[in-house]
Amino acid sequence: MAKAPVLTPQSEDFPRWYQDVLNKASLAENGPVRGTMVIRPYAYALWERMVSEVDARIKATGAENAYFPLLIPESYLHREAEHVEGFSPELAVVTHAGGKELEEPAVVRPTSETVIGEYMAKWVQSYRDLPLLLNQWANVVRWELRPRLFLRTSEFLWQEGHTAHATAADASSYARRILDEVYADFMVEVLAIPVHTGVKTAAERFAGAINTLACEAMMRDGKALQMGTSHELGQNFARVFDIGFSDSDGNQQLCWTTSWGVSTRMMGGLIMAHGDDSGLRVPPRLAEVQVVVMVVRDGDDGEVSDAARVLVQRMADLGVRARLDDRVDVQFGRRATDWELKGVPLRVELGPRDLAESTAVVARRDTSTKGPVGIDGLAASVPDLLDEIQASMLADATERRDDHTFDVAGIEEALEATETGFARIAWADLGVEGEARLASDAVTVRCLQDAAGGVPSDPDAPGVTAIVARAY
RNA sequence: CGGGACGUGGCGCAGCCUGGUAGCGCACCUGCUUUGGGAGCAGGGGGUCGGGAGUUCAAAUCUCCCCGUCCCGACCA
Repeated sequence: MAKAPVLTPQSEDFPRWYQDVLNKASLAENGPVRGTMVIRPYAYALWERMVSEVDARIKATGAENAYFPLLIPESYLHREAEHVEGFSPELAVVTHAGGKELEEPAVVRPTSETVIGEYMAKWVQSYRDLPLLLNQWANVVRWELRPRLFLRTSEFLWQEGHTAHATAADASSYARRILDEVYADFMVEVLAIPVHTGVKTAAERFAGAINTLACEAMMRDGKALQMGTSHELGQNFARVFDIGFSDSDGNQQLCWTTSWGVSTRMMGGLIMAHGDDSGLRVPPRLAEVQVVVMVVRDGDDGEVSDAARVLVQRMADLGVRARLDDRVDVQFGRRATDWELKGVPLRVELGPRDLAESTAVVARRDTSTKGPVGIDGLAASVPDLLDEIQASMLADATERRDDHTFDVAGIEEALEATETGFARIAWADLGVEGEARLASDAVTVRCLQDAAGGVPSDPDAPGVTAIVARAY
């Protein structure tokens, strides 16, 4: 029997669809204070998986985790002119505590360059102390005018890396390494989301940075989402926080610093890059639940449940994150729909009829296809099948993005192309004036790329392309 | 913060124009029948109608102010 769609179709109203997914899949809701967010268990489990994957990659680059305070003396923010200017509109400031007014107000960190800079200055004395590679997992607060769950909330969770280096070249290559080996690798390999890596224009640069690198992804509505950034801060922060060292010749020198981060915004990216009209689609490598084994219904002796349990155990033995769903008191259709909403990559349906034929029905979430499979070899085939789903999701997302990317020659064409996707235009043709012109129509330069599609060494060199789009 | 739309049980809505102090669908609870794609029947619980002030014998309904949500702009991970 035909049922009303569970979610507002994407084609009808994408923002509404997004809201529906958050609600129906029990992912997140608004907190009581405007702009704040409650992350529900299933979504938080996905975030924890992101954290562990990203954290491992960060550590592989040599950085170590530390923790710095939530509250920062307001004066710290004022030391770097562009930095304050960039952040002051969105600062939350604590002026009273312990029942009285504070001598110096404390800002709730919007990012931690300033406190960390203060401590780096203490810890770095010699070139032997460099590079100093720090990272922290924390919450930050940036008061937002237009909050949207996961994409733009006043408080969000993230990782912020802060490093100090002896030379500009070392800082630059490290910032680049984070972008490629940590962020892009994670997004492509785990999230199955293709990203453009490139450099930001001066207009889009981080407050206080000399260079900002970014990973940009396309959502299913053709809009862009910045999924991660890595900044070269030059000596701006080193200068104001006095992060210096003695080089091997005994000369006093100033450090070169970087900072880089990814946040809970990636959850929004995951939802909007892969989700379809049936709900979320989670790539297997990220999925907290990779396979759900559903007992369709059970016989009197419980043999279907027993067989399902055996399947789950076999999969678990192979390292698959498998879960049993034996809530036979809940309608099958309801449970199936619910797992689809939650985007579990693979569903195995087992009922008396299957068991009698020694088969089970295997349903793929990514392709919405299903069919019977012999029960004996099933568990053993799952790891490969999950790999196939992972690859297929990335291929799909890449194809979708490329189909919605257009090479254009002028502003008018760019505006038209960005109605449905990305436009690529020669940076030399667009220029700062063109960028401003596009901005008046809410279209921005997402990043600049060299001819090979990589981060350009010189943004103003010939052959550099601007990827422009509407963005979240 | 500028423009637009909207706030009515958990969610989605009707009622408002033409004031008479709430109703529908889903969800929830109980029972029975069901269970291979969001079940059926019967019974039941839950709402100071976003908040405040005003008009009135009487306000979800009319007036004013505030708050919030969503969309479109200015800013950002």
